[in-house]
Amino acid sequence: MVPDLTRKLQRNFYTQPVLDVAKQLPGKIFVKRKGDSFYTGRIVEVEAYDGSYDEAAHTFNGKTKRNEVMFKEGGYLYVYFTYGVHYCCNVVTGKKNEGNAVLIRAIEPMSLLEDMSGNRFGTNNFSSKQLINLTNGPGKLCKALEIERKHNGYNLTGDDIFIVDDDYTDFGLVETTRIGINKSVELPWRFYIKDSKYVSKK
DNA sequence: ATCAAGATTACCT
DNA sequence: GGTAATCTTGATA
Repeated sequence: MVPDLTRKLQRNFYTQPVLDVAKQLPGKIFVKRKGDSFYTGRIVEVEAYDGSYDEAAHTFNGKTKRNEVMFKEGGYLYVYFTYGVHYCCNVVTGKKNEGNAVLIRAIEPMSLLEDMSGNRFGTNNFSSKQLINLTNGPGKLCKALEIERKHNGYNLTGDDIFIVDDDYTDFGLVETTRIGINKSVELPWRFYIKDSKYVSKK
């Protein structure tokens, strides 16, 4: 599958307030170039993080070397390493110095599935059970799409990692609390496609 | 210099 | 349901 490059999301999409971006991302297609082809997958689950009053955000206590990308204007990729094992990828949103981002928690794989399987399981063949398990979590999708430290700060209006629209909007969007955090747990800032099999946790 | 915690996952019972 | 894995970062001294 070749993504429609004419529908790549531009700067003015990402510079919107973080919750506006978070609610619009589900249904859009996340793309990472691999040589002459593309890993693609539909975004099915995200979480918003807002450094101004959200204690769970990495930017809540101000700028550090680790989180500086999150203080850029919207439209850059913030990648961090966690638990000594996994990478997680976020879309920076809003204005410069706001420190806001949306964590991409799960996608529905659409192309280069064999390569994703190779990255995840060490073999290009995968069972139907493994298909569901390919990219249904923030660490898993980074592994599947080869997103790592060097991608921190990537410009999402460039040619290597970006998001395209394809007018997929016919679904229910669930709004609920976030997963895997201990602070600001009450904020209903997790959004996912109701009937998707590829959501990390219902 | 030391240390605790972490926006997770895989594997165990 | 419980927990080990594994290492970077940021805070404190």
